[in-house]
Amino acid sequence: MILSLDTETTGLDPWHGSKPFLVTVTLDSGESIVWEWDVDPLTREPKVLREDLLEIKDLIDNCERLILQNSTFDLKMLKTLETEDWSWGEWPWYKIHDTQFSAHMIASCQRRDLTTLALLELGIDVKPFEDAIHAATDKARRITRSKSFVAEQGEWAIAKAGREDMPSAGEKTWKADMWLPRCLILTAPDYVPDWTEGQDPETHPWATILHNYANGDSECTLLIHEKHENYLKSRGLWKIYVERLKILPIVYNMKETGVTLNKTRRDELYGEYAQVTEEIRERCVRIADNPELEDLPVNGRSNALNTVIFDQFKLKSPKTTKTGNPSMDKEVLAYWLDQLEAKDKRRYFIDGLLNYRKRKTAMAYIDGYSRFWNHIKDDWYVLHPSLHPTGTNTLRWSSSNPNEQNISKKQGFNLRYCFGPTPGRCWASLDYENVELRIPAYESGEQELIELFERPDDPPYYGSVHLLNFSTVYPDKWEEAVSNGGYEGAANWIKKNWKDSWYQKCKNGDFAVQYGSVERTGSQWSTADRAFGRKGCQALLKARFAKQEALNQHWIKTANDTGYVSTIPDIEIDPDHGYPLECSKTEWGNISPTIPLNYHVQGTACWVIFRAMVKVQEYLDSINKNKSDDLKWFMVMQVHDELVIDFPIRRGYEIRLREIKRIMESCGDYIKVPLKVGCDIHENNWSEGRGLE
DNA sequence: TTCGGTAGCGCC
DNA sequence: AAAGGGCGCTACCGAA
Repeated sequence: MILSLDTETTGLDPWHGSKPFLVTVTLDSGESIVWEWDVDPLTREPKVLREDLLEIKDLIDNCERLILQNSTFDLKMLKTLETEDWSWGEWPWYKIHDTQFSAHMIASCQRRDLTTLALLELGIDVKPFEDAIHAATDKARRITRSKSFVAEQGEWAIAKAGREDMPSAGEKTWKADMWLPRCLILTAPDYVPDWTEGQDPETHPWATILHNYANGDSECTLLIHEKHENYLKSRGLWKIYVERLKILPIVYNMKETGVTLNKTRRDELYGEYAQVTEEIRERCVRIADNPELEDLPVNGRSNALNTVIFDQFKLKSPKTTKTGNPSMDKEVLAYWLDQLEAKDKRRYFIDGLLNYRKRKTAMAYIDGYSRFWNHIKDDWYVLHPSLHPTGTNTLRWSSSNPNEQNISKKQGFNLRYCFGPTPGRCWASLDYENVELRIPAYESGEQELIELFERPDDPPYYGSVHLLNFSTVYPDKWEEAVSNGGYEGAANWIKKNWKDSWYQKCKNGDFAVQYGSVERTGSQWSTADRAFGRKGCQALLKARFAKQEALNQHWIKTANDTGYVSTIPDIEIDPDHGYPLECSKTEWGNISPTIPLNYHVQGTACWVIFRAMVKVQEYLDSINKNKSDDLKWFMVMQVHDELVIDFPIRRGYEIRLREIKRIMESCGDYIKVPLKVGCDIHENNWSEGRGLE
């Protein structure tokens, strides 16, 4: 028996009280079942019946295959229904399938929500149902908020931003209240406009509106899965899909374990930023002396700020925003700082704005952390960010509520200081060094780069791609450095004398190239050349690394012919196929030449870390066997090319870290690219560490 | 009140 | 035609 399952929930925050109030399954026999539980409007608690759970568990236990859409979400939601004396048991990962994973393999740029998939794969348009529920829910929400209703029924626990039990509430808040129409018609039918006196509330459309719609969700999931399976098998991609599913239990457990942070350190940073920003705000408002500007916008723009900067200060932006408006981002502010006289009051204002924004951004992030955290003990808290392995066009994951992938490590704003191991434990972060540079270098056989990676201790570049590029794009500067510092000392001389000037420019240019800057001819500057601070730099790089450029052209051609690129095939999984990545299109319908190599490399790098995570988890499982939680090793974060491990401090832990490092490096073998992994140990917090010897 | 667009900024 | 890849979050603004 094949089974698909879907839930409707009272929110997106299973760690803060959101629970399923409706479960629907569809069997491959065609039969569908819906269980809907009434929700207490004062507490948002669904009144779940044990006998229903037993029925659902029985189906899950006895099916051969369990199909879900975004499986780790639904499974975690079901898990919240466990009680002290009842549990689902271990989830049967070996039989779980996920339509988001198959959808990503088929068309990684397409939306993967159920509505889109149903329309695309089945031609079923569920939008009208959704709209009907949206309308009913909104109406019901409005009714329960009305003064007369509150006076009679009390304040119902409607979803809204600011509620502690639903920190993610905001934009699509109504979705968390889909239980409401039924609840309202059953509890207080006389408030529902089209209900007539004496009518059985169960016969009103609101009583069954969700029931009817939810039913379709599990039906669609089952049919979509069938279609996807046929498609992937016909393309010879099934093996890769099945391999990818191995990440599901890992994602589930990472979300469950979460990331720990310390309130004292959080308060320390926040207090400091709050004080400084207040001082800056007062000063800037005073300098501007414009009745329109009463406050500084946190980021982005306000009309008042536009007036002050452009009309009053008469500043001209050297750069435009995406839509062609004059830009006012940090680069532009830095440019104005450079242009204006030291004593110009406008300069004080710009300087203030720059510093204000940095701190306000940090404060906004910190606010998010404390909104989502759960208390552990003392001043320790834990976050459970939502992780989405299919959240991007490539194989990168996305992370949200809150995002754990953009935690600042900037000097002076290092929010990683808040994060770290709880007492008695330790963190290690292991990252693939230069992985997105190594992949194209080895794949294309770019000898000079390969030698650089193979002999990281040799002069004159000492393994640094930036320095090798430096010698290419600024030959004159390089010569100057060699004549001053010698062949062996040029690298140090550059870092000592040009750290913030030419060396920094070179690094900026390198990243622009790595992220796909396109060489320009004529009077145009390429993005990379602008970053390098000189015209023609990118052309010099291209000439020196011709094989990589050939690789670039190969993937551009492939993308233009097929719409896809693929990752380097994994010789252990399928030597004939890589993971297919659909290339995004511009608004004119073509594939920008910046895309293909980027997707290929980014995707391959993430394929490697995915393989590594599976292997590392197997190793951790062997360590953790029969251990209590406080003695276990956990994988707690993945930041694209970096893994963070949270483990107990016990003698000899370095040996295990070295083994994890070895496992991660060994995954380069599958794509025939030798990889190096660095390991930092964080005994106190994520911002301070020492290298593993 | 809600919602989408815009801008800006953090990470790799 | 024109090209710096991939994300998520917050604030601001103006239209529905």
